[in-house]
Amino acid sequence: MTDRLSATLAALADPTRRGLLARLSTGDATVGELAEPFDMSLAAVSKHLKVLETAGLISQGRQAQWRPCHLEAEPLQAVTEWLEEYRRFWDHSFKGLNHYLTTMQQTPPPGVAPLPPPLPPPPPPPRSRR
Amino acid sequence: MTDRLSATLAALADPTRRGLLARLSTGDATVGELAEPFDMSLAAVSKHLKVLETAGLISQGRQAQWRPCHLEAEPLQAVTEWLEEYRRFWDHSFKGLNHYLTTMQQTPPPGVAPLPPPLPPPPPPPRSRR
DNA sequence: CTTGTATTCAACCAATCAGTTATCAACTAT
DNA sequence: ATAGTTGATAACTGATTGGTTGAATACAAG
Repeated sequence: MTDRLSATLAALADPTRRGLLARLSTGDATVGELAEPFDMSLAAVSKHLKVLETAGLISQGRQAQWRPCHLEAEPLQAVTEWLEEYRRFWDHSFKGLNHYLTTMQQTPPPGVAPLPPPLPPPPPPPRSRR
Repeated sequence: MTDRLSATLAALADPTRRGLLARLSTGDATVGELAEPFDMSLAAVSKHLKVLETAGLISQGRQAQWRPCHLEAEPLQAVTEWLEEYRRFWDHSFKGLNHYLTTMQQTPPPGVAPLPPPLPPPPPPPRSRR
């Protein structure tokens, strides 16, 4: 899970952490404030925040013994951009529809593949054996 | 991780699985075809595919001994919709900007929070002690 | 300097994950 | 029936995760 996108998605794949982000979307907050609605120890929330910070989804400042957290949306934008490559699969009124219909033929779409470079001409599920 | 959105995001938080989706975005493929570019056992890929299927991101058909996989984009759309709530944090030309500036004051934005209902009036990081 | 408050760190634990190999199941072809 | 091929399943393993408690750190106020 070394890449940035994976780190972001993994960080988001937890309801507690998404809850923290939701709270932060209303404004900065301290760790204690963030932890208050959750039924878990403060240390647990602190660890969740660290995950979010390592993913670049939040930043933490300093103000005496408080560490106000701030939402950083850039990784979310990256996720959105990645998803955009798949938009055509559900959005029939996709703005670039014509463009993709005429060009997507040779562009093997999204590029988040880790090592699938030598994609052989995908023969449709074979029909007869041998 | 019981909720659907978490399952989707967790499934996406792996480069191998995103690679599989990327391949499937070019058209349906069998398990063997999907596994070919990856440097891991077929069983491992099969397990990744099961994760994707449980997340609703793919479906698997039947054709003799082959199980052609098909991309199902609906969960991706759900992720996009969730992300849309945060768009205003990076997109300054957000179309609904005015709307949100005048209404977002009382709407505590995104709703993926798991249990943060009784959000107390977040006092800004306190200044003096006691 | 001591106390109180906010937060992190360390050690631990159970559960889950990502991979392996080996076996099983389904199907085709001979 | 037998053999070959595609794929899933089972059992195992080491690493990671999400939580705990308890000690440590950082700071402000007396």
